[in-house]
Amino acid sequence: MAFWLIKSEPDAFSWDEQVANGVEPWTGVRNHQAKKNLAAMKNGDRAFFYHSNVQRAIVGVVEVVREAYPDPTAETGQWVCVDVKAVGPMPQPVTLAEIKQSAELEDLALVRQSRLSVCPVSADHWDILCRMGGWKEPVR
DNA sequence: GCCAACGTTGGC
DNA sequence: GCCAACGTTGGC
Repeated sequence: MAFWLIKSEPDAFSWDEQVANGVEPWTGVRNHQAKKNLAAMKNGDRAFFYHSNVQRAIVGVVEVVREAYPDPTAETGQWVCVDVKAVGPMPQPVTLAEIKQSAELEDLALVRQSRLSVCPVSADHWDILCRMGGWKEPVR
């Protein structure tokens, strides 16, 4: 199982909406590197749900429930999306400021490449971030 | 609101 | 194919 981090501006699509909807197609990615990451996702993979811009924190965990398929919001069909399901909220949201303070997390893709909206997270980093957020369920 | 990073576009 | 101009994202 692989781990990821997906970003959303809460003004556009928030964690609350994700929870309310349950399963949600993750559409609108228009960046080739992010697309590559989406295409690599497998059913059962988990991802942090990150609020960019106004909050800048990991606020929840989602699970991939449908692997990459053509993004219906892209006319040309050259982009892909996946479906993700809300698993649960971070008991304590992990802020970008905290992440940046941790030497262990300095090479996290989120930090290194701030503009990438779908980033991979290593299993080690996943564990560290879960611990920081008080996530109780061991996923591996 | 500003600025840095980075992707895209278009002239040559 | 190079590179300057410009637009967008996202942190501060």
